[in-house]
This record gives sequence, C-alpha cells and structure tokens, in this order.
Amino acid sequence: MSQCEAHGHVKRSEPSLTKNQQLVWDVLRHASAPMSAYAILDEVRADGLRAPQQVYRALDKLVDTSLVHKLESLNAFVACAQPCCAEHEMVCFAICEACGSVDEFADDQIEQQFAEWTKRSGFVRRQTAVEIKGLCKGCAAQA
Amino acid sequence: MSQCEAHGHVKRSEPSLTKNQQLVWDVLRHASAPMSAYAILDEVRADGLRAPQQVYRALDKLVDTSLVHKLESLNAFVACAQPCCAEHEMVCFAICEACGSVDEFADDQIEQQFAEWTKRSGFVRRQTAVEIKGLCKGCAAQA
DNA sequence: CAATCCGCGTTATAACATAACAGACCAATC
DNA sequence: GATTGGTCTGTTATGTTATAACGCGGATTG
Ligand SMILES: [Zn+2]
Ligand SMILES: [Zn+2]
Ligand SMILES: [Zn+2]
Ligand SMILES: [Zn+2]
Repeated sequence: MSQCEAHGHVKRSEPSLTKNQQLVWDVLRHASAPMSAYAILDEVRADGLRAPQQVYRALDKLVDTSLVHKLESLNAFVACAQPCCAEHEMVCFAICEACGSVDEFADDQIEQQFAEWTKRSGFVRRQTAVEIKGLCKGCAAQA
Repeated sequence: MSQCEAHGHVKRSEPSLTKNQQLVWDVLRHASAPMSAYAILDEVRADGLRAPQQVYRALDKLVDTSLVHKLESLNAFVACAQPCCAEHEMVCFAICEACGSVDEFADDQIEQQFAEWTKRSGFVRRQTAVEIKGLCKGCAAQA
C-alpha cells in the first residue's frame, strides 16, 4: 500500500477558505458518503445559502484545490481522504454498489503503469480519474 | 500495446438489436466524437423517435452489452472501439480536452495492477472506468 | 390459454448544472 | 485618494441530463 506518508510529502498548507467554501467543506468532511450538490445545498440552507450556484461555486474552488473530489459516475462529491492528493496526478476510488461507501486510494504501481502508457502514446496527461465499482470487502463477505 | 488481437479472443457475435437500438447504435458508430443522449435524439428524430426515454432505453441495452460505453465525465456515449471489450473488466479512455477526440484502449499491465490492488484490498471489482484527460499527441504538438 | 418478460410510445417530472446580471470587498497601482 | 482589476457574493432564470409511471403489444413458455 502506498499511502502518502510513504512519499515524504509535506502536509499541504490548507488554503484559506471563504465562508461559503468553509460551509460546504464542513458538510462534506462530516458526510459518511458522497453527496450531490443539491444534497449539500439542503444542509447549508440553515446557514443562509439558497441557490445551487452558491454551492457549485464553492465546490469548483474546493475541487480546484483538491480538497474535494467529484465522483463523475455518481454526480457527487467527497472530501479528499488523502493528505497529499494534490501531489498525485491520479486518484482512484473504489465505490461499493451495495453500501455506497467510497474508498479513495493511491497506488504507485498503478500510477507508474499509466505513466508508461503515456510515454508510449504521446498523450499528455493532466488528470486521471479512476472509478472502480463493485463490492467492498464487508459487503462481499455478506453476499 | 495490448490490443485485443493479442488476446486471441474470438470476435464477439453481435447481439441482435431491436429497431431503436440499431438506430442509436448506427448514429454512434458514425459519430466522430462522443454524443449526449439528447444529441443522439436529434439525429434519430427523422426516424420517428421523439422522447428521451426511447434513446436512454436503447443506450441502456447497448451499454449492457458493451457495444457502447458511457463517458461519465462527459455525460456522453461512444461506440466501443475494441473487438473484445466485453472480455475485459476494464476500459480506459484518453480524452483530449483540446480537440475532443477520445481514444479507447486496453492495457494488460494496467489491468494487472488493478487486479493486484483488488487482491490486497478485498474489493470485488465488477467494472472499472478510467478516464484520462489531457492533450492528445497531435494537440500537444501544436501547443 | 394464462403468465411472464421485454420492448415500445407517451407525458410528466426529477436531478444536475450553468448563464447572466449586479453589488461588495480587497489589494495593487497610478 | 481615486481608479482599476480580481474574486467572492447573492439572485433569477434557464439549460441539460435522466428517470418515473402508465398502458400497449408481441414473443416465450409452461
Ligand atoms: Zn484526494
Ligand atoms: Zn459495501
Ligand atoms: Zn469497448
Ligand atoms: Zn486533441
């Protein structure tokens, strides 16, 4: 397992967040599963936010700074679960179709294979999104 | 490069398609870029289809049988570009952000690394979607 | 002949995301 | 100190993507 501790990366300094960004981030940090923008909106209504735009704008920024990731296959967002995600060109998610849990991970071996493919193909990689669907260990045991 | 020819897979027998599925598939086969369901609908209006459902139902089936893939990060669909896609648990797309071209590929090395991660983690993989964004060789040369 | 499954067509609606306008704030620079 | 440019904000309206729900008809099968 190649978690970020192994890379010797310095823990990123947290960018200062605006009020709305902070509100959205707090919701996601305490969420137990990915949330859609509208689900987030429902949570922050009490704090005065009313329109989708306000949430989407905050999300844009949070995604830009890698504090939050978008799960494209779910149209939903999760707080980043890795300390040095921004240092990786790649992020992988294992999404359990039974319980909805999402495991974010990085894997140097996998990343290296993509790097080699990149070399061969001439494609200039900016960002790689990997979404694995299936059953998490726990759910697979039950089935 | 590990294309399907290398695997010795038998070319799949094409499942029989219904009229609507055939119409949708024909549109996608001749498309030069991924198409949204609504863009497809515009193309098949001349053939009598009118409602999104008709297109989405055809797409569901085509995706099930791996004749068509959904690009989650684009909310769009492409005809499968590999002869033996259904035999792979995994499919990778390289999406050029400049010209919109999409390259579908399979890579045994990459697939194997995911298989090893699966072993370690206990996650039971059903399907893996990889969408790489960046610049294709041609567009990178220009820039 | 049911009973079942699957695809079809339709209307309506849900869910996800952005456009466009205007005001507030802050820092940089003239 | 005024002007400018950038970023965040709030708001209304709209666009885009996807599904729910109903009823019909044909094929399959026991
Ligand atoms: Zn992360
Ligand atoms: Zn699970
Ligand atoms: Zn394919
Ligand atoms: Zn290109």
